[in-house]
Amino acid sequence: MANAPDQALAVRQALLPDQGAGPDTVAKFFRALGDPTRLRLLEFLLHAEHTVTECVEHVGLSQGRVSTHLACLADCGYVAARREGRRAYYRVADPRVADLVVLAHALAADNRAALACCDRIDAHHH
Amino acid sequence: MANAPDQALAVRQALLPDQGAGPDTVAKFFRALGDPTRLRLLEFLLHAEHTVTECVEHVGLSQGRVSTHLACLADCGYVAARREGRRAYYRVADPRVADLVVLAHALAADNRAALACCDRIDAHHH
DNA sequence: TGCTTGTATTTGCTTTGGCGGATGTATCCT
DNA sequence: AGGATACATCCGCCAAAGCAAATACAAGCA
Repeated sequence: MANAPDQALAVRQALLPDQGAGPDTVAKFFRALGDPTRLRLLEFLLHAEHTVTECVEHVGLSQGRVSTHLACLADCGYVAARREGRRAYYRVADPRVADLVVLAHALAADNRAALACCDRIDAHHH
Repeated sequence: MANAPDQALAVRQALLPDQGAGPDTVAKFFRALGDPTRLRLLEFLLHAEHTVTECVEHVGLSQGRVSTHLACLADCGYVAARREGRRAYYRVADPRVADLVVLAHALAADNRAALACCDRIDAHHH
């Protein structure tokens, strides 16, 4: 990845006000992956394109919920839909999405013990 | 960054079951950055180390709330605290955190129009 | 024209989690 | 010691957002 000065520069440029996306927008972007169901769907789609029905079978939730989750991921730019007859095929929209997920997995794995104990943000308990 | 085959490999390795962090853990990790206040705090700390009081002044929320947010970021491995007398200095814990934030900013900026319209996940309006 | 299949949206309910304000705890100063 | 400062935690309150079930829409087939 980038060396130290390049990284500091990239941080400064990315966080410049009045350009790019503000904290509220980026937080919303992160929040889309903050739900276990949506993250599972995105990871499912990282391997291959899938229809809504296939996604429903994969995560085991109601069709309506899965459809909404996929629409949310699409709104946020993670995935894109391709219509063919009455089916909708969803796929990952940008190769950088894989980079983001892989990087987060690496960081989360290095800290999973502390993460598991953090009850300030608790996962849903279905 | 990585070329196509390397990326596909990295995705497969990162998402292998029974190793690394599961979807629930990674979702919790993302959820930590899904709040505008926490994201603003993290970006504040990307520039330099700061005390809790400095963070309170920066985001303009109650001291208790900011303290909890910082503790949450620390639990998730984004930041680390250094105690000195009665002050607590927080700093970013891992250089990869900057990569993650910069990457998310780039992706969010490229899709900010659609993101703004997505009312399936709406920011708090305090 | 119906009937079935595949998606999207609406409705009502419930939990997560952000917020301020109050309170606890530790450190420094006089 | 007593008071001030810096930080952490606790407690209600309430909006955001998850869920299933029902319904609406659209495309293919009889």
